[in-house]
Amino acid sequence: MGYFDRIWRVVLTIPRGKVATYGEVARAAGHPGSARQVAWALRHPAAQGLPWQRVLGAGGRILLPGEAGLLQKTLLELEGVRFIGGRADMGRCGHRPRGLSASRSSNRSGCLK
DNA sequence: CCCTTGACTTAGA
DNA sequence: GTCTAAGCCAAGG
Repeated sequence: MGYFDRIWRVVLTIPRGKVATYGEVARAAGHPGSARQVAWALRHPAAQGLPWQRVLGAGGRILLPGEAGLLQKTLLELEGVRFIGGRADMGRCGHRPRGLSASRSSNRSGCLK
């Protein structure tokens, strides 16, 4: 299994309507502190087909520049991710890979109220 | 082997 | 809220 394979694996576990940060994905993939490599992996040609749009920067910020960033936000909104002041609502839509139990009360896939 | 490049993160000012 | 600096690490030149 390659280095990026783990990252891609984790990204695929992010359910529709939820998002995760680069750091979270890196940690869940077994590469703590390698958030940048997550971005690298997503940018990689072989990453075609996975839900890249569900990976955001810390705090739910979109880091992908230009039109792509706009597209990302649009795709997420269509999935039901709520945005507040340019940031994804991590409180509701933040996916936490690797177990971790927090606020499971309303664990629906979408974040639409 | 050294240097640069990122869709990063955290801590401070 | 913003901005800067340092730490981070694989890939590519």
